[in-house]
Amino acid sequence: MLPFARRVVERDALIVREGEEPASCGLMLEGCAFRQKVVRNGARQIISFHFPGEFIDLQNCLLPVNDHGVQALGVCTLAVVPRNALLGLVAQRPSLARAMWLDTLLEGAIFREWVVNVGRRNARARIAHLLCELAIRLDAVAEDGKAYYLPLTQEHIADATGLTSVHTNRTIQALRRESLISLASGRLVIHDWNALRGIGDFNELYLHREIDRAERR
Amino acid sequence: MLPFARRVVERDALIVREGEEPASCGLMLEGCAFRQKVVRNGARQIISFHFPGEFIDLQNCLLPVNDHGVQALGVCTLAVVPRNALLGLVAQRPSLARAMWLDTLLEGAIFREWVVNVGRRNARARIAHLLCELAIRLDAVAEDGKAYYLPLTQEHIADATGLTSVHTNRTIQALRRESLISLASGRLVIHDWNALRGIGDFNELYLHREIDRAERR
DNA sequence: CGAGCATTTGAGTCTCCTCAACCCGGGTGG
DNA sequence: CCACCCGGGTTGAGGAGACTCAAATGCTCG
Repeated sequence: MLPFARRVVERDALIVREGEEPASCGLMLEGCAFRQKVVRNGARQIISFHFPGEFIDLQNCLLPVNDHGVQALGVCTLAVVPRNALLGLVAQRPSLARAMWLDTLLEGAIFREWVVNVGRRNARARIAHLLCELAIRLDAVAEDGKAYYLPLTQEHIADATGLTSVHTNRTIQALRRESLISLASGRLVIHDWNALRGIGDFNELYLHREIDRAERR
Repeated sequence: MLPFARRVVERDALIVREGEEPASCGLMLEGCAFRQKVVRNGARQIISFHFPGEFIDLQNCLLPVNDHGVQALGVCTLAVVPRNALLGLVAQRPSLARAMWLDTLLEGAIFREWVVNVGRRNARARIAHLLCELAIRLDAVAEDGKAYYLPLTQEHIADATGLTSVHTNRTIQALRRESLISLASGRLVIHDWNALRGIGDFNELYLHREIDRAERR
């Protein structure tokens, strides 16, 4: 009932380009992506990460121009839905409209926490917080010693936390030295969840996992 | 058709408390407010400002718990709508559902820009950017020499930009010294819009004013 | 006219940045 | 099969922007 095209994008491809007019909207099937904005001096800020099952650009349905870009992390597969098809369906089914709204609200909650993270925490806490968030979002359960496959370079982490890659590197080394995490070649292991959570001042309330799980069927 | 109560809140009152369960949702009629989160060491991050005509906590309709607080700036008047009433109406009127979704998307666009602002700009640019955004949102037109009434202290500006109030003070003084702005006792005058815009790396695209104006009837 | 808050100033410090070089592992081509 | 190359990670030294702490000044309101 909802027409969609399967689209495979290659590593590091731009899925949504800043400044262009959107015609469709993508749901991530496999792989990961991130949103970014570039400032005048060329620095990049990563604004969010997206994993399978999430819409990566729901704003494209209602906003006339992309105010930021979306880039693939590794190869990924998308379900691309024409915006008019999605809007038509949303207009007919109130429950779907509500689900879209909710999705956008949940996304907004994460953005708010990111403003706090880059605005009011030091490098160590920012990185710890990011790793905690990703661990929770990747499978909603975080147990000590569990490995998460994260196709991020240290440069991605730096751009997501508002730091330089050099300082990010040194900060990650400190976390490793203290046996809190292992992070290498796309694999993250959190050895001491409670400690990392404490360092990152992490409180998962903003992720609203309960409602998220319940409403997404 | 939509039941609401008029509520006047006093200066600096907490309108929404972090951690509590929301029962209603407020539309700002007069005055201003801001959203905030507090981190463990006690520092505060302001996440957004809200002006008359805007919903200050639309997320309260669908999320089960407040993940942040909302505080009044000066005295303000709200239209308080019970969440069930609003949700009921939204379920019946697709156009309203779409308007709520759009409002949330626009808010998300601002959050994204704020992540960039605190993450990748220096103090001077952060403050200039914030002042540009507020000027545009306050009346959508920015002409040199126009005065805006902004009930913000330097501490509010500091908490919105992720700086300390001391450094904010020195940075504002520099902007004043260069005759770019006047900012005192709740009154902002931008003497050189283009210069301030340049310093703040400000591009109003993310505010999506066209659609905003068009759809809000 | 005093109280209380906001703003301003100074001095010293530290976190994080810049620049530059080097290392390492994996993939590629000769 | 080895040399090379390239992207990512690591290291060092030096500098700068922003922070901390503390005190003084100025404004506004009762």
